[in-house]
Amino acid sequence: MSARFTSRFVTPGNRAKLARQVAGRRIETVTRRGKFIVIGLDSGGIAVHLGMTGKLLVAGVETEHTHGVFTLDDGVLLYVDPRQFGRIEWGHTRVAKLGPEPLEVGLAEFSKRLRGRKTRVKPLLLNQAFIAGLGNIYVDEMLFTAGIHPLTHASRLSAVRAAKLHRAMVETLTLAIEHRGSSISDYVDADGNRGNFQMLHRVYGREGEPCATCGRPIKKAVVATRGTHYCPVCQKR
DNA sequence: CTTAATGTTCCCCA
DNA sequence: TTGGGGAACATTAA
Repeated sequence: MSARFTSRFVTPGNRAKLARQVAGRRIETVTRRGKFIVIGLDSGGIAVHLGMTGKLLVAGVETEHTHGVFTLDDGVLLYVDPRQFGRIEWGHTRVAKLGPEPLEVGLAEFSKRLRGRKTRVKPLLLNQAFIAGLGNIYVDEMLFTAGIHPLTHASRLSAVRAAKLHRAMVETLTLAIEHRGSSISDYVDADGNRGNFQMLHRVYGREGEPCATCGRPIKKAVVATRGTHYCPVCQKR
């Protein structure tokens, strides 16, 4: 890969360096780990995090929110990110610090990782070093499925409830992937198609609507600076 | 005009 | 050392 950058925002302070580092290198692998797109080069590699509104587009048309341009042998790869919460960084340092993949970690390992964690279950699930890749929508949905209140202390979950949470995590993500993700405002897949899972959300974005299980209104609160949706009747502390 | 948004990091405090 | 809370980042849409 030969690369050129017109980026005004990549990782703060290192974009000239990054352009130098990728110049002339060949892309050998493209994989995913947690929320990162991991690109392996013939020497070294880069990690891309799309934040909330980021996109990587092959041969797209440059828009006002194009913050990075990789010149490839046969086209361009654009990094577009209106809110600029995303990052492109040299190396896989942050990727190495991620917790296990939610669809790979077994119940035994999951339960073991929960043990001794004093924080509340919602922020713990959002912690990428605990489990990689879980975001706000899916954490709210899986806690509802498991019947666990978002403010429950992780260390106080019984073995049975930990197993429920593990099962809910796998079920929620598997179903969401089947429905190609949740398109609430910005999300589209690599082909530009919106997902449908938002239609199956049972708590996220449904404040005041009746709970699918008990009919009482879904509540919304702020937990760890994130909007948190839950059923106060079905989800127990 | 104000608020909140699919995310993460940093700082201050207990 | 761990964790909670809030601010910050930048833009858009309701």
